[in-house]
Amino acid sequence: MARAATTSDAFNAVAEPRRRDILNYLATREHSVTEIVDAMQMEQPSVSKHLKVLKGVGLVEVRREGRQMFYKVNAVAIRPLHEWTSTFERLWKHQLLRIKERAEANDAQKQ
Amino acid sequence: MARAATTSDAFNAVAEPRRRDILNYLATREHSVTEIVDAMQMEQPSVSKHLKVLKGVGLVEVRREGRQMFYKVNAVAIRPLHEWTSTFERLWKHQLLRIKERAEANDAQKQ
DNA sequence: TTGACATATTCCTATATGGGAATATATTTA
DNA sequence: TAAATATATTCCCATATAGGAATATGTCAA
Repeated sequence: MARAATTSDAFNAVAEPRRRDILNYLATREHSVTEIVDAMQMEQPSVSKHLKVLKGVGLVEVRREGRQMFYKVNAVAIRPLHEWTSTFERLWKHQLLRIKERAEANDAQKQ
Repeated sequence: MARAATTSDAFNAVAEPRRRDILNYLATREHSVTEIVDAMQMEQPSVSKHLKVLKGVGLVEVRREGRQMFYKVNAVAIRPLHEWTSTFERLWKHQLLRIKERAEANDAQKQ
């Protein structure tokens, strides 16, 4: 078996940095493909392909207006990633607290 | 160019479902490879390979004890994913609020 | 030292990728 | 209808998988 398809879920889709760039760009408001191409400095076919993947997992939605296609983020599709990472939030907070405590203990000793 | 390496960053590493399974399993406490193999019902070489990827991006840490290797989650490495997804939190909350409002307006009309 | 146990690595292969280049499709305008 | 604009698709290819099978490495115990 090879790697899971990029279109298999949101996790795989956002693994590609350029697709995260696109999602970041679309976070403020919808944009046409040409606008994305200009902003991302990517080839138009690449952008279209990335958008297809994002659309495949429901991370973006499209609207046609004449010959333009306007893409916007479908934020709820990002929620599963957020929820999964949240599982570990308690752990890293605890981890960071201990790092801080250790640093302070170090400082106190130097006084 | 092909897809970015699984070891290129945490995003790519956690795209694989089995690796998320392993991280979930390690969330409570550290475990030996054999324990992971038993719990995940995967072949030992597969587990070792997945652990290597996770270690490569700093998502797990290892400790040797005799012939056993104990792996544990390094939660702070998951933080970047959490932070990135948080960027969109405001958006999906807004989105869900509007869905709720629409549902309530619908209910009111039915009364 | 030898065998047993725990884990890691190597080799193999089918598969999907992302980018580049070229082209196709859809829509508007002249 | 033809040209122009906007976007999508196809073809090609180097590359990196994930799993299976076999084997190597490391550590302990007898």
